[in-house]
Amino acid sequence: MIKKTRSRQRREESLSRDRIIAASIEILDNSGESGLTFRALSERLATGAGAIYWHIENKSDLLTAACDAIVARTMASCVIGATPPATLRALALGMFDAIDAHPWVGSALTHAAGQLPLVRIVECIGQQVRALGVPDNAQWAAVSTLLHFILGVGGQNAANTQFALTRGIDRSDFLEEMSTAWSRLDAHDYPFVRIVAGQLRIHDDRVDFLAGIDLILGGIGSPQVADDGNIKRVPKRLPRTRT
Amino acid sequence: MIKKTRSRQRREESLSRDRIIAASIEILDNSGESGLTFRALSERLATGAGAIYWHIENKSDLLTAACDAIVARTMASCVIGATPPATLRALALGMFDAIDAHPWVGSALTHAAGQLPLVRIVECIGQQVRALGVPDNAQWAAVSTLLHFILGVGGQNAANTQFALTRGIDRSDFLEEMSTAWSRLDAHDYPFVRIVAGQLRIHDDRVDFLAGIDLILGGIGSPQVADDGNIKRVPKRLPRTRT
DNA sequence: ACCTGAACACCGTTCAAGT
DNA sequence: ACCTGAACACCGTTCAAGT
Repeated sequence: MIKKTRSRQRREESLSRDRIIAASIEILDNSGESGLTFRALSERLATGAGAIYWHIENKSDLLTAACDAIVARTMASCVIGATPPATLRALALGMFDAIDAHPWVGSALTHAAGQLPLVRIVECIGQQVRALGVPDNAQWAAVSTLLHFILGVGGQNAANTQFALTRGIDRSDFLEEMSTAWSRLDAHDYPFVRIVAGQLRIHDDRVDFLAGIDLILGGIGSPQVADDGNIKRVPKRLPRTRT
Repeated sequence: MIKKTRSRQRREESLSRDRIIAASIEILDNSGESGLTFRALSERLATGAGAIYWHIENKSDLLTAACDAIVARTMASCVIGATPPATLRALALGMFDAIDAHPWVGSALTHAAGQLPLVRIVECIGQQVRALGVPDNAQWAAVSTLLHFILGVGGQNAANTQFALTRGIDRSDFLEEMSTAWSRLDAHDYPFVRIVAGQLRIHDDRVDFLAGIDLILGGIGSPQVADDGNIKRVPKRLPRTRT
């Protein structure tokens, strides 16, 4: 999918898919998702808006490609843990930090269903889950749980920073506001949220994230317990088919 | 936030926030996210585009409100499990099915940072986690992990159905395509993804989802194990502060 | 107080025309 | 083969004007 022409001329001025993606990443980092428009992009690249369409399919393609560039980097730098659980933690933290640095990646991943960036992450997680010694028929459940948790956190973090950026305030200021809003909720209807609101003010997302990863890793290592306290097996056969 | 005027006149024709939200939900269900425009909405409501702005703040507000209507229903119908784990499963499955029926809810939740729909879910999960007997200082980690996993799955499911809808194909056809695409990947670079591609074809998202929930519930019930096999405690203090 | 609808600024995408 | 840039269809939002 990503084909690099090694023998490419080093003309700094010529347009190319890679240059377009690099410029897109800069814009996305500086101005957020709403900042990336074909007009802004073509201006930065000193070209016409239509020229970009010669190299990329459409905006969705562009976003996925930019996202993939970040994910590829992140995956490459994360395969150096001592043990499988350590590597999985490093991998997860790597994605967390990547989305923290590039919030738009969080939402891009949510819109890149089954595309290359997801495949990269699945592959990396999968290899470690195998190395962990998880039996074949339980591997996908483990991988998919880790993946979706990472994507869930990433999506929320992306939304938080994006929302804060839109309102022109700092991300931590936004979380502060959210915390006070939560603590003002009706005590009868939202007892738990009120309690947790105070903790939110002093918490670190990163620590919570790692705790979640460890929770899941712990679950992967333990047998699953059903309501009645008995060991439970997840049914292999489909209990019902949806359309 | 949602204030209902009990003594509201039963004039079927008059515009109101509730009617706008109901119409929005219909449009979103029928035509997907891209179908909801102020023009389509005002046409269905037989009014001017600007009239809608008298009742709602903007499109983001509208989307969150529509999402909240679905979430509120779902939470209300899910608090009837026998035991805390059973209730948590029912709650999670309820959200899964709600997003399955209304894919746009999945992405709306990702864009409703700290808003009412999220609060509802957090409260419901939180109460059950408390009932589960999880110690105070570990409750948020458990709740946040369950929440983000649910949001992660929801976001991906939403993206899958949305993507399939855009290309005019069935959701299962899309998963089929994805599976074959994955199985054609380079065997050296993507060994795990290739293996798992075959399983993807015959799997049921719903079963995988439940397996993930059970994995997390299992982790909540077990002590966490670090790389070296020792019991690990998640640090309470922030190891580093991010901006 | 509530609604109308034309107008505004902006967007992704296309395409005839250039080199 | 690659680029230009005007044009198109469409969007969310505003606002003077109506009732």
